Amino acid sequence: MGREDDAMPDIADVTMVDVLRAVADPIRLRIVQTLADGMAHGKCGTHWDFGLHKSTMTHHFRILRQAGLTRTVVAGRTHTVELRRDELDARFPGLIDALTTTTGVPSGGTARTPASRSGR
Amino acid sequence: MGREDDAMPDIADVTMVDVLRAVADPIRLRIVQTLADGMAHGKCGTHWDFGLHKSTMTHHFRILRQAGLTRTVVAGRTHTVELRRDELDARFPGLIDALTTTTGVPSGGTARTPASRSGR
DNA sequence: GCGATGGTATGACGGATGTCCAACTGTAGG
DNA sequence: CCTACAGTTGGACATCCGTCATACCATCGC
Repeated sequence: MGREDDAMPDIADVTMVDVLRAVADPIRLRIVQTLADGMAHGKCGTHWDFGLHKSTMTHHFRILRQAGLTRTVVAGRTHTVELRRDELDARFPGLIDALTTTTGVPSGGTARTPASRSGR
Repeated sequence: MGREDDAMPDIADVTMVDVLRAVADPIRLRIVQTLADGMAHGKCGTHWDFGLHKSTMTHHFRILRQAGLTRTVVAGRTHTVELRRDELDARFPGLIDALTTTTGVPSGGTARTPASRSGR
């Protein structure tokens, strides 16, 4: 079954809602924030230790790719992922910046008790 | 009964994922973009003509309020909604700006909806 | 060739989400 | 007082989403 969905979409076909939906998940937001350093990161579970299954990570990476956020490069048996920064910045100015600005997370330190509000 | 969830949350308790999830919907994104003019808008279906039921609009407005994005003011028999711009800008610098920046929508963009509900 | 490793495909499952409908509350007007 | 209007509430329903588990494919090293 030809999986055409698998291909990385043209940035012009990506809507803001597509991007927001992809990023509206704790795991995927973290991935994007990490990827924002501009470097390529492997998909290996070693670097992405979320305590999730391999297949679940594959799922998240696919969502990000289909939403036009990332680009996957296959190098032998290992795959690497990187943000489509330039295209994204051109299409949605300031979005990636806003997403990766850590100012929005005061709980970065131990200032506030994290487990207080039991995320729905 | 007294749904505590109904109250507008303290901006410090709002996470970026909360905001993104609220905004990762075509209807709610449009609402936020419209609200971004800084003025208060009524909840009346007259101005928000999405072809949705009243109760569905109530649902979306509640999501936005619970996510800390909006503030609701009751004036007699009509309710008005406004963006919590200042607080949002302080907590998530550049986010609202990025969300409301229209890139000119090159190809297709929002034209992708044939008015079908199609979505969940 | 063969086993180990990195990643994908497929299917199942519980929970969340968007939508509608009908009934309800409360305010404004005559 | 009684009707019209603005919105909310609660339930029903179909779909979607995140997670896991197992099986599968491709590449590297020997």
